[in-house]
Amino acid sequence: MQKVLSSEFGIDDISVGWERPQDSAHGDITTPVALQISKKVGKSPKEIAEKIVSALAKEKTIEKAEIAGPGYANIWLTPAALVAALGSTRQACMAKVKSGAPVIVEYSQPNIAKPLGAHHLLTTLFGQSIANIYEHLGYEVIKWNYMGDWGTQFGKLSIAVSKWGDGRIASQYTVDELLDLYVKFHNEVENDDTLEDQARAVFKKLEDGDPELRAFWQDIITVTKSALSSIYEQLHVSFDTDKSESFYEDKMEPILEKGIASGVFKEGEGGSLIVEFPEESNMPPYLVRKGDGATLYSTRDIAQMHYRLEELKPQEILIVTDIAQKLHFEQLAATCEQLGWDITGFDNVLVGRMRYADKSMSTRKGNVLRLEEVLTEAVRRAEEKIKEHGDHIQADDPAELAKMMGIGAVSYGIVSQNRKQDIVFDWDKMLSFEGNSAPYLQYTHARARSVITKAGEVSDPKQVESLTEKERGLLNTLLKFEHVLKEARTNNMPHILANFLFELCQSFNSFYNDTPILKAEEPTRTLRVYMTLLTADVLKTGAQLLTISVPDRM
RNA sequence: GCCCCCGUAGUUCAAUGGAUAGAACGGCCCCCUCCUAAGGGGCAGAUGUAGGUUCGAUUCCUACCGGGGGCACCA
Repeated sequence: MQKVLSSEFGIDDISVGWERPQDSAHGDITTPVALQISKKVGKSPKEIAEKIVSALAKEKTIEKAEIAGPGYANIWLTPAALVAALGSTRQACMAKVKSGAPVIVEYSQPNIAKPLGAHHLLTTLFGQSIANIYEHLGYEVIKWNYMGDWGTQFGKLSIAVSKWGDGRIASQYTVDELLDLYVKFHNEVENDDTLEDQARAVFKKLEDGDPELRAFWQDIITVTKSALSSIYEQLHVSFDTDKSESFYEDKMEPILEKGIASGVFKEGEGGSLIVEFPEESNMPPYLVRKGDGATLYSTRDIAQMHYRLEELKPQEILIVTDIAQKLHFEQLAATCEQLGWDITGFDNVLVGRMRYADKSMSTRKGNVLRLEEVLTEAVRRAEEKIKEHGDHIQADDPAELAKMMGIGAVSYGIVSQNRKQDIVFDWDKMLSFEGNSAPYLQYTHARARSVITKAGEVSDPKQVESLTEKERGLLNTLLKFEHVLKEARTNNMPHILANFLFELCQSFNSFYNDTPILKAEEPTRTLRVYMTLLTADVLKTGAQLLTISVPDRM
């Protein structure tokens, strides 16, 4: 191909992009290269495509090559070539051996003393999926839950517990009760505007090492962590580390001193410390230390960046956060650059925000929808759905299936969407069990597994003379898998994988619906069973990367 | 006020600058003597407005309109 371009048109500097067309009428693979170089060589796209096609038609793996539309070269491969290519799809189902410098993926970021809300699903599930995909492709991944366990909120909470609590010690409160107290604090601020200042003072005391406050703080952390772990387990979310804000407590001062010395950190209003950016950056100053000398999240993020760069030498640092934090991370990146650090591997992976009808999902206002409640409702609805199906159910354990379907539906609703999109929370949408949904994937997998069980032994595919339209369609879809995984990783976009899995289900179900598999004649039967097995494998692998489990029977 | 993100069928979402803008849900109509009908097939239905760049724009640029977010002592 490259040779044809070079000898015929003297083009050496363009890489030929082969694509898999969306529509099977356009062949197995296609390229618009003739359109792209047309102007450069001064010939019509059709003329160029003509040369390409006639050169390609001689290849023995090519069944047919033709020009279509304004100048596409469309290629149909031979059945033998298509079937032979399935080996790479099979390989893509297996996790590669890990190597290279680590990739840090930071996500979820819950706040201590608050339960997870529905809005945490975005960063938690996208982060986990991205981390899973990296790991599958052979990257050494550090899954990092950076918890908000430091800051003025502890001052607020301490005041709230002593003012409005019922005298219990901190470790005896539930996370929900702590949240109520936190909300109460913010309501009371309207009556007493000194509360905020009091909270800041209490946090300063904690930061200065007050033993009583330290014990209080430790209790709250313990309570919160145990509540979190049950939810993460249900969501198939796990972490390698949860080094949190407090971990950087003693790592900030040296950096601040250095930065002051080098002039990056300057004095701001009221004795605070700020970083300034050039006019053209359009960024406001970045506050790195408060007037009272206490640190902020920005200070800890700077210390964290330093720690990660120095101690872990990662090739990438992906911080998954919602878009409201974009400016903060741009300021952070610019600050690190001013400090002379190399942050080329750093990327703030943005996700949209979740809104709930017209209310804001702010924890401070107390109208947060708790994630636990969402998951419970999801499983309840799945149980109802299973009951509707009555005798048709083949699942060995309906309760287990309900969990898989319910939680899967929630997760799929998130990860199947472009992460940058805002999500408006809606029960019916979130808990969809039909069409483009987790249960559709799960059902398709169970269907494929069922065929395989009945088929007995599955052997390698035999060569066939010709392929039906449905067979060719399914083959081509299966062949996309490897490329889809790479695309999902390079763009940090798990929905690319989700969309592909949905497409595979459609392709398989369409094939299944009017193509006999077990009753087919040899060698066709062997090929069809093999394709069914591969479909099941790809679905299971892909779904798991997206945190979703699939059953063998349902 | 300044800055950032988003506007695609009735609804929720897709579409590395490429072919006739794909799905799902909802609506209407078909398909179980056949490997699971939680499925398959069909019909109707969309790029906010006005310009620009390009052989070609949902995609890139400009303005406007509409929605969301951010802008130093919260994270």
